[in-house]
Amino acid sequence: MQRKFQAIYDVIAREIQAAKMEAGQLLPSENELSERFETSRETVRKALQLLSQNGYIQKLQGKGSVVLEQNKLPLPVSGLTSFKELARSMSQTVETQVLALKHKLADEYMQEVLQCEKDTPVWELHRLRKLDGEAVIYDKDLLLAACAPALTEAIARDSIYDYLEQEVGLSISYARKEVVVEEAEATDTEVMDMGGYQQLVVVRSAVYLEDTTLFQFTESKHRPDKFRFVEFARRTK
Amino acid sequence: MQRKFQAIYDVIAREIQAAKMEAGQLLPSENELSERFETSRETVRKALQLLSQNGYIQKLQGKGSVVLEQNKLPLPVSGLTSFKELARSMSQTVETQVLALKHKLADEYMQEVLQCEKDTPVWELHRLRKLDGEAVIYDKDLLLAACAPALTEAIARDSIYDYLEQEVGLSISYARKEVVVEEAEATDTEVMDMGGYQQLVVVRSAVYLEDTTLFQFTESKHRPDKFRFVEFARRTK
DNA sequence: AAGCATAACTTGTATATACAAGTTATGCAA
DNA sequence: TTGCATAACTTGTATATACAAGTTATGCTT
Repeated sequence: MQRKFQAIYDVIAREIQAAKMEAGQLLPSENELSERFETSRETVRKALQLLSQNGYIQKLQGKGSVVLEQNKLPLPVSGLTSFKELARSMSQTVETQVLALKHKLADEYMQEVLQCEKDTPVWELHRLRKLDGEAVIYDKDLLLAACAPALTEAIARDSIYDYLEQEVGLSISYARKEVVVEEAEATDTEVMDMGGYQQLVVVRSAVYLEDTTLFQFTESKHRPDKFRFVEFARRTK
Repeated sequence: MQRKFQAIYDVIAREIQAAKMEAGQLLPSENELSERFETSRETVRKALQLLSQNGYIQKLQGKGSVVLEQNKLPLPVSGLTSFKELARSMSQTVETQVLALKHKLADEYMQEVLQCEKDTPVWELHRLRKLDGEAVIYDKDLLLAACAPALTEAIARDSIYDYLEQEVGLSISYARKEVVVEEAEATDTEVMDMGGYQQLVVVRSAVYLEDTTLFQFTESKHRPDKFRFVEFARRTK
């Protein structure tokens, strides 16, 4: 048996997104749902917990599960959404330009950020993201070559995550991110359309696989006026 | 019985933070833990799930739960951490100056951001945050007065959340946040030490109670060089 | 010695039961 | 009519059991 609670989550999440369930309404009770999906109450509860975590519902003891209003502008930098998904909901025309894709051996900087041995084979990937013709995002990736043997420019232009998860069979699991504002460097201003700005929003992230190996380090620089980060956060008591 | 799994979570989280458990090590198995804490395996699993969500451990089917490396610099804007907690780990000297605390009736702008009726009583609160003597954060809060009857300057200087949760008995539950970079306005440059910057990082957040009522809207403006946002994010498949 | 099946672990999922705790509507009593 | 106890719902927590699925070490077979 594989993930009945996941299937229930998908069904209800889809219904909420399709606005079949209006915001403010109560979901059917856990007992009713367990009958409808022909499963136990605990399995339904697992699905509801996921929905709650992702901001679809709010559970109220004694009352039920309230459907929350969905963000009109779902701009997800949160979670681990990739640029491909991000771009889709953001802009009219999107273009990715691969500036560099090189196989290298880890120098000191790469060693540190990827926490690997010296001379470990890595991919160095530089990409320029154009929204509506303007080069406003500059991504620099470092990836463990061992995890991504046959990386090509075509893949880098499309989606690395799709390739890794579907072709290579890797499971990306979690990431640590940092968002800061920094002065633009000469190399940035050479390739980006700066639009008069001197600073850039820099998102640095370390991405880990299921087995906790750090396999990717990304530095993503955004022109300030094109940067937006939205988040749904639950209070941890 | 109240939250045995929470107690187990607290114990293990504390152990990891105190570095009694080293990063990379395996936790005792779920069966061992359930014996140690004299409880069932399911209860242990709930505690481990929380630990996993919050970035303390990574679960590996067939192997066990690996302790993850804790962030050396745990700068939490993520979640719903309040400024008071944030400041503690960030800077040497921290000072909050209350610029304004007024009881008002909702105008059109307040109506919209708080999603309330016209003329609903609200608190308008302006605070200036000084780190090491520099005024680098400017917070503007709007709160439903019905939820915070006796707000005072002293409370605003200390912690509103402590007051609301401990005195009034409210339960803050979740929030939607947005982070963008905007041009500083005249009112900003008047009160803040801009340090030559023209832009500000603006964090807007809508905070909700357990019963899903929106009760607070905050606009927090940060001088770019003093802003940092870190996050632990799990991939949702 | 090398390779492979297997046993003995680990976590993941699904089920059933019991009771606690919070909400709401019912209906009786004053 | 008003007020209050209560019954009938809701979700929250804890327990026990069973089996699936992944990992690792053991030991036998070749």
